Amino acid sequence: MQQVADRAKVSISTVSFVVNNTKPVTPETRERVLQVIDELGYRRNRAARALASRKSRILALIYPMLDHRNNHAFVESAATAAEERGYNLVLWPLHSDNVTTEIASLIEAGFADGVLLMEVQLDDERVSRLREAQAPFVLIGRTRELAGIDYVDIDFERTTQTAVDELAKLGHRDLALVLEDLRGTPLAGYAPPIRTEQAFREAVAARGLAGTVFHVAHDSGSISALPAELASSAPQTTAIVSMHDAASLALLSALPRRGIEVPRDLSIVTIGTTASLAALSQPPLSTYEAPGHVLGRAAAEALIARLEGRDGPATQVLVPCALHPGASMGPAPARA
Amino acid sequence: MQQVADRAKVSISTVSFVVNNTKPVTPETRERVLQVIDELGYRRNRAARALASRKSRILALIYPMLDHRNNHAFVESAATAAEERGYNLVLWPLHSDNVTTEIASLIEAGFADGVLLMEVQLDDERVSRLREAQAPFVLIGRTRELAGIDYVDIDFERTTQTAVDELAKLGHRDLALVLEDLRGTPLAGYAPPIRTEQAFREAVAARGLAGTVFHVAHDSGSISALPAELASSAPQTTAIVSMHDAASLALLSALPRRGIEVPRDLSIVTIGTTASLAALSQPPLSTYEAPGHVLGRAAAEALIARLEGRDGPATQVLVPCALHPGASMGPAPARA
DNA sequence: TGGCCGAAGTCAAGCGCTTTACCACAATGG
DNA sequence: CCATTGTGGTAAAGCGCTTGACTTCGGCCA
Repeated sequence: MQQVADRAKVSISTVSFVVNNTKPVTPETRERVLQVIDELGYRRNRAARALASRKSRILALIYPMLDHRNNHAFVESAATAAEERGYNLVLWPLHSDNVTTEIASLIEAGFADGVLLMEVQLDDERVSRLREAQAPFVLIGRTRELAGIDYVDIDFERTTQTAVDELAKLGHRDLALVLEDLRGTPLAGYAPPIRTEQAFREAVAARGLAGTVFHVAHDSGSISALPAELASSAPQTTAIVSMHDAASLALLSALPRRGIEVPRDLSIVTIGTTASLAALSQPPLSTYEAPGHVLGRAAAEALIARLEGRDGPATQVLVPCALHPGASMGPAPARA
Repeated sequence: MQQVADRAKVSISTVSFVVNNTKPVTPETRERVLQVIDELGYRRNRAARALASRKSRILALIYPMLDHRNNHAFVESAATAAEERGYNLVLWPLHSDNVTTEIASLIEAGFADGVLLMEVQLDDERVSRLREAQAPFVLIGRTRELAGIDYVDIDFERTTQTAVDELAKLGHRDLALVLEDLRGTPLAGYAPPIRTEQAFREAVAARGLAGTVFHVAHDSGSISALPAELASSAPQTTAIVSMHDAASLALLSALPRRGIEVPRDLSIVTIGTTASLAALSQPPLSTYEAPGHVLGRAAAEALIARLEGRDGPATQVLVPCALHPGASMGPAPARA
C-alpha cells in the first residue's frame, strides 16, 4: 500500500479511500491510484483489513446439515452471493454439546461477522443462543416464534395449497400426504413437514376433499410397506402429495406391479425436492421444486444488509415452490 | 491479552507462548495463565493472529462443484477435519473466466493458506495455475500428470476390478458398463468415468469375459432409451456395472416391464454412489460406495501437513469403494 | 479585505497479536 | 572459579491496514 501511495504521489490513506470508496477523492487522483494499483498488482490484505476495521467479512454457515438432499443449492448460492459482496462463507461445524460457547466465540473472537443457520427446528436452541449472544444472523427456515427475526424460507403453506388446488382442478377428491416420520431422529421438530401437514389438512378440509396423512420412517422396511398400507387404509386415493423422496420413488416403482399406473390411475406430486432427484425416476416426478438458489442468495444478502447497518424491519421472505411438471400428475380417473 | 498478562503477572509474550505452545513455559506459569484465561473468558482474535503470523488458517475449497450428487461428504468431512486442527474451510467460487488472477489473489492476498480442489479433470487448467502460483494445494481426484502432486482419490481402477471379479465369481460372463456421457458438458474430461472405462476394459479382457460399454447422456430421453438399447446391442448381458445413477434407477424400474427381474435375470451394481441414493430404489442397489468422508478428511489433513512444513514426499492416497450390499446383485442365471 | 466554509488530502494512532532479540540466572564442566 | 550453556521469561518491533483528527487551499460572501 505504501508503494502504491508513493508511486501515485498520494498518502497511504488516500489509497485506502480509493479502494474502499469510503471518502470522496477527485477523479484524477482516483484514476492515478487505480492505475498504479493495476501496474503493481496490489491487493489489499484481508487480515490487516479485518484487524483494523474490526470486520472479518466472513459469514459462518452453521452445520451439520443433517438433511443431505436439498442443501447444496442453499449453500452454493449463499457462498456466491457473499463473494459478490466481498464476503466469504465458511462452513462452521457446530457440535451440539457446547452450542453456547461455540456460538459466542464465533462472533466474539471476531472470526465471523454473522451467521447463517439452516435446518431450523420449530423451537431451536441455536436460535435462542444466537439472540443471547447478540450475533447477527439469518435463518434459512423458520422457528415458531418469529418476531423480529430475519429469515428466508420456503412457503410450504402456499405450496401445499397450490398443490391441492391443482389436484382438485384435475378432478381428484381423495388425496394422501406422505411425510417423513422424524420422531426419534435429530431432526424431530424440523419445521417443514409439520407446517406442510397442517396446511394440507386445512386445505383439504376447506375444499371438502378427503385427505389421509401417512408418516413413513426412513428405513427401507417402512418405505416398502407403504404401497400396501395405502391400498388397505386409503384405497380410494387418486393423488399423493409427498415430501418423502425415498417413498415417492418406491411408490413409483411398486405401484405398477399392483396394476396401478402412474399417472393414469394415481397421481404423485412431490414438494420441496430438487429437479435432479425428480428426473431420476420413470416417469419423472412432477415436483414443486425447492427454490434453493433463490433462498440461499436471499439469506446471504439479508445478512450482509444487517451487517452493513441497514437496520429497518426484519427481512422475512417466503418463496413458494414452483411446479416442475414431470409426468407423474394427471387427471383423476373416472370414479368407480 | 494484556489483561490476562497483567492478572497472571507475566508478560504478554508469555501468554502468547502458552496459548500457542510455541516456547517452553514452566508448568506453574502455564497453569496460572490458563486459569486466568478461563476466568476472563479470553479468546485470541483471529484477524490479529493472522496478521502477525502471516497465516490465515483458512483453507479454500474451490467450487463450482458441478457434480451435485456425491460432494456433500467430501466437503463436510474436510470442514470438520480442518476445524479440529484450528483451520476453517471457506467455499471459494471460482469463475472460469479469470482462473489465473483469482487463484493468485487468493493466496497472495493472504486470504487462504492453501487450496482444496475437487472434480479434477484429467488435464486441469486450475492445477497448472495453482502450481504456477506456488499455492499449496491438494486434489480430491487426480490429473493425468501426478509427479509431486498431493492428492487423495477414489481408486476407481481397483474398485472396478473388484466389481468385475465379484460378478465373475457369481458366474457372470457377459458384462456391461454404463457411464455418463459428458461430452459437451463442463465436466468433459472428468477423470472418474475415463479411468473406470479403461479399468473395465482391461479387467474383462484379462478374465476372458465379454464387456460392452454404454455412454449415456444425462437427458431423460437417452436414459429411457437405454433398456431397449441394451436389449438390442448386448442382449446376453447378465450384469451391469453402472456409474450413472439416473440410468441405474431407470433400469431398475424399466427392466421388470420387459420381463427381466433384478437380480434374478440381471444384476446391477453401481460404483461411486452414496448409500442414501442406493437406498432410494426397490430393490436397493448394490453399490460400491464412494468413501467421501474418508477422502475429505484425508485431503484436509494432507493440506494442513503441507502448510505446517512437514514437506517430505507427496501424499498420494487411493481409497477403493467398499461394497454396500443392497439387493440388486446375484448369481448369473443359468445360460440359455 | 477578511473570515468562513467545504472539499481533498495527510497524519498518526491504533487494531491484537507473533516473534526475534535479548536478559537474568542457575547449572555445568574444565 | 570462570567461561559456557541452557532455561524461563521480557521487551519491543512490527504485521498491513482503517479512521478520526487535522491541515491546506481555493472560493465565496458580507
